[in-house]
Amino acid sequence: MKFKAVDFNLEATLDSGQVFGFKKNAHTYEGLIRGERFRLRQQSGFLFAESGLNGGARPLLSEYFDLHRDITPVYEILRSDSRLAPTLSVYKGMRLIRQDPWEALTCFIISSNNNVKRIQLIWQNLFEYYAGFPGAARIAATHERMLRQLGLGYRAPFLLHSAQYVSTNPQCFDVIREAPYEEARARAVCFPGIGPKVADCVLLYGFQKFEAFPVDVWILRAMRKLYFNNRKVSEDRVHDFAQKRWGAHAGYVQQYIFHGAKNGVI
DNA sequence: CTCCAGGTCCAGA
DNA sequence: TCTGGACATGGA
Repeated sequence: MKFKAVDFNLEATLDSGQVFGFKKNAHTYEGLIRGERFRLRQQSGFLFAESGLNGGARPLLSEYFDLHRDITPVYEILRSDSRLAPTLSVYKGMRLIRQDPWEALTCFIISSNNNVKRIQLIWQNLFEYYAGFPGAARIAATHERMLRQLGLGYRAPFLLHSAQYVSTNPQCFDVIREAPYEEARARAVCFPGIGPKVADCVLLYGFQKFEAFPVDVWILRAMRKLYFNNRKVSEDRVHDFAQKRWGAHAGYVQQYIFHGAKNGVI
């Protein structure tokens, strides 16, 4: 099926390091969305989607890619700031993906001190070993050494213990979902292997807390250059700065800065 | 062979 | 509170 995806940029969305389970060849992406396998391609304003679904595909994609959201306020922020404007002209239509919270948590525990290539490799290893992306219960029932064999390295106990916590406290994600951003963040950093940066990724990608502003090395470098005259500043200060400056749109702004910084656009 | 990658944890000042 | 090192792994 195909439909006109208004104000949507598939490539920027899937190439901006939000998800790690998609495979790309040429301009076609193949991956799982809510457990369903999809082949996606965007051409001349149309989104082409092949899947086992028929009529159900469109609402599913709209939900997953956050297409119903009016992001013109984000555009206004980017347009009116000459430091960020280039990201808008290149990535306009980039969306924040609404990921499964547990998958986001898993992937971003794995992401720490790691590179994208290897994060994707580990994602594939997990997917193949468990015949599908493993939920918390599956991970919790695994021995640490198996996670190490799958490439998790020293992060194996982090993921294992987080999985044990989540599967023995099934309500904890609901608590985070209902909590305001600050409280949700405070709860998230209590998970083993989750610090301030990973917490913000999980809250942003898994729980749609759009105030979240993950400060990784790329964001730190870009923010220092753009707003702090290349002065040395802490992650906490940058985080605080972004919160005050962009408020409820900080998460979306972060995605444009991050993708732009990685690709030398800003 | 050494270095580094979407950080986090821990210990010591 | 803030800073420096260790940490598994595989690709460059």
